[in-house]
Amino acid sequence: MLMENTSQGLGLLLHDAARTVRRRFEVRTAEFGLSSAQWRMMVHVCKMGGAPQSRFADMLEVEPISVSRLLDRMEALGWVTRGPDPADRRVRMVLPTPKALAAFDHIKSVADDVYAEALQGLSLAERQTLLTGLGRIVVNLSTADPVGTKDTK
Amino acid sequence: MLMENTSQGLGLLLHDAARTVRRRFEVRTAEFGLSSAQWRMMVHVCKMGGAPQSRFADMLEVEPISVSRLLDRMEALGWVTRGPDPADRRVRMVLPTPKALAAFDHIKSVADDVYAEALQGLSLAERQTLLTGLGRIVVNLSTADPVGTKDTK
DNA sequence: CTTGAATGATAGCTATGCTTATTATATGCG
DNA sequence: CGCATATAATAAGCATAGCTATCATTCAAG
Repeated sequence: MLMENTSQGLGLLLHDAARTVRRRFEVRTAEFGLSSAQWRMMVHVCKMGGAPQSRFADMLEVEPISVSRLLDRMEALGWVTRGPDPADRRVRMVLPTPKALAAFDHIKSVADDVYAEALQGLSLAERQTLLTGLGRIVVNLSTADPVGTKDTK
Repeated sequence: MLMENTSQGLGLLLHDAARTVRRRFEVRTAEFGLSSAQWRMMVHVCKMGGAPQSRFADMLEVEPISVSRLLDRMEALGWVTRGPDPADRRVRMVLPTPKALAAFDHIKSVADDVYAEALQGLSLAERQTLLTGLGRIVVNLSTADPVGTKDTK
């Protein structure tokens, strides 16, 4: 059972770690009916007041269509509203609802709690290395661009 | 743009890091038409010869239905075959195809390549800390079980 | 102004994975 | 044996997210 999982391991470990954190967060915030994807979106919507959906697609680094459908569900659940932009009729401005603003701090504290729990037993230095290492992975694979994922801009 | 992303950060970073690694892997193995989920499955199928689907669900820690549909697609693509188990007619034994066995080493080397690329610029010690830290996160959130996810066994 | 490219949003289809339910088979207890 | 339970696989339906295509609007060039 001790295969050299140092190579199968990185992808698997990232996958598993992301999944367990996501699951725990969703269990702990079940009272709000918020998924972790919705929470990621809500963080940005609350911090930015009103912005077009395309802005959130840029920030979350997901496709516009994913934002569109995520916001469909969040609008149905009363977390955001979408209205017209008087200056550009293509745009639908996204705004947090009072319900979202009221719940924000509480949910954020739960998120902090989950992260603290996830990192239990790791020293300050280890946490630092872990977080910067994860950031490094994203940078390494976002900028290099060896095959596909063209980012020609 | 420098918000205190040390708390929003862990979930976001894990999510982004897992996604960028998955994307890069899929770009690099596009010639095989393998997704990273299919690759995870193929690793286990090739290492275990033949086994019932439920075995893979346990090992990959996903639900049996997810295995069922993943194998549907992999069977259609010619990566695995499913046959009856003479000893238990409920079981469908999963076997790798010659195509899967032939491609395995090549794909594994691509995976190793992607992981090496992802970890560029990190020292040996940092890589070690990163990998064990990820494992620690999984353990912390899998065993504690404060609300929900009952594992009463 | 008019044409054509870029941009914002969305629809359809697919992949993955979860929850809950259903079907078929196996197995244990009385 | 016969029924309750457990197990293997699948189904239905949802959430997330990607690709490609489409529509409307804006903007830039001529």
